Amino acid sequence: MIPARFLARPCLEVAPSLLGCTLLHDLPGGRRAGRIVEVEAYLGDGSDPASHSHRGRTARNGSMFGPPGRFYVYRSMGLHCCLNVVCEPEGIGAAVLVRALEPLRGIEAMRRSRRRPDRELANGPGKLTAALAIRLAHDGASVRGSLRLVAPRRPLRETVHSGPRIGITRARDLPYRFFLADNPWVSRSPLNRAASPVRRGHLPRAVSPTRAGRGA
DNA sequence: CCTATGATCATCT
DNA sequence: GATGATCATAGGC
Repeated sequence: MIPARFLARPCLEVAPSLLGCTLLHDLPGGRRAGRIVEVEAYLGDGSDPASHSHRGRTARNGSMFGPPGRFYVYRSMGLHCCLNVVCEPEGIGAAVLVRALEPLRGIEAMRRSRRRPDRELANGPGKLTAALAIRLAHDGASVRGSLRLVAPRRPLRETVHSGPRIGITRARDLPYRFFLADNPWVSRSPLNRAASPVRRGHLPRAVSPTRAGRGA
């Protein structure tokens, strides 16, 4: 399991450390589980205008400001649900968006929920919530409930890349998306090319869009 | 391979 | 009334 004190750390440290963790959901019909291969950090210190918490606490984002160790689930574009892991101490609106999973268990059930090729069962934030039957009702739930986070048994062997977050209009220069390099379950995006390796123990630096494009 | 667009609705201006 | 941490589909190269 994931201790709350592990999630109480800075969001930019928590986000890459969630890679390799297992997200599992026990349902009456059986267990569905996947390995986290892609995440995005959304900060709560006022420096991140793309974060839902940036303009203060509202009815929707209340879970972001709650204690670490819970989920923040919201409805995106009127259609889909997206799952976040709340981090940092209570009162700070920070969370990590889970963007893609490698399906591990309950794959037949995921196929019934998604009706797409296996490669597309969970390679997006709205796709993985459908695949694992995650609903808005999970907003504010503990990360140790029927839906829970499990730490990896062994340290990651893969290289972690960081780059621009996907689908946002503000703060496009902040490289707060983290994913496992060359992993086939990561969502497919042209922005993957703009990513670069993150050395263990090093946090990503903000890079202006013009310089990022030239690899300077 | 890539980019463009409609669906759909809670939230915020 | 406009916006948006998305998805599936359609069409161009």
